[in-house]
Amino acid sequence: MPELPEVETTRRGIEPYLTGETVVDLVVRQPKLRWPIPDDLLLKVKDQRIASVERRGKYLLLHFPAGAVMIHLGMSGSLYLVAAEQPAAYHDHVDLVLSSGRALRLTDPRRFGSVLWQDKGTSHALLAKLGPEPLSDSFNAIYLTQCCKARKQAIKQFIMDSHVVVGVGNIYANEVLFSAGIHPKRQAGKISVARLSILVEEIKKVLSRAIEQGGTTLKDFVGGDGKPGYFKQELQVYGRGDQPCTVCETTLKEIRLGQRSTVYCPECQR
DNA sequence: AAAGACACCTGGGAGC
DNA sequence: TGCTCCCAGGTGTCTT
Repeated sequence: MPELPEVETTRRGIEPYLTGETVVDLVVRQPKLRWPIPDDLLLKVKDQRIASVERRGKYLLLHFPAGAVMIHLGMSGSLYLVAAEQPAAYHDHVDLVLSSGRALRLTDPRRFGSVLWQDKGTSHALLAKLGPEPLSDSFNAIYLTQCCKARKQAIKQFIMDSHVVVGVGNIYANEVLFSAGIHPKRQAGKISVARLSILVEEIKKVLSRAIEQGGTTLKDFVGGDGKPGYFKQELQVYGRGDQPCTVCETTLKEIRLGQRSTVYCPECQR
């Protein structure tokens, strides 16, 4: 489920329970995720102290003195903290057991997630080519215009490309294009600077608002049902094909773009 | 170089 | 009930 706001919400939820803790064990029940979990990961983290928990794009980075554990939640992954002795359910693939007696548990039915290692001072191939963070100043109208130049790809697929900007998944791509009044199929290179500027602002606005809401509805990452407190974003278009536009009441259109469900208002988006 | 198809997985819901 | 088919919040890699 995770798009960037969910990943950031997860980061904020787990960070207080991880920072400063020492790893006492790593239990891997299913090593076959998107990429195999490295055989030597236990050796890397055992008895090591977690210095900080950061996020880069949709990757969570648990920083250790010698490097970082990189966790990606894929399509269906989630993380939560449990008592280390709590029995694992079917899709609970990995436990990072902490000196506190708790474990950071990864559950991921579809196994598109990943748990990898990046040595200190190196840049993992999966992180090296990522575009800027959407909420940073380096993601701006000038940058996006430069990227879009002469590109014929549909703008929706373009902003979902993590080499252009990280963190814009299918739901938010739909929502953000609606807010910006841009048709999802419009060629990236044929959009005016003024409209790209609006798009940049909408991306920042929608994502930061979603993160805020995630923060306010944040539940227990400890115990309970283990479900992170995913926010309830009121969606304008995603999942609303054939329903009326919230602005003009025109029937929203649903198409497929790059094998992904795409919903837009034919009246509001040009 | 850029764009599109395909790949990796499981589960849930629709339709028969 | 049970089967088949399609869909799902990601994204790297292969093919044109």
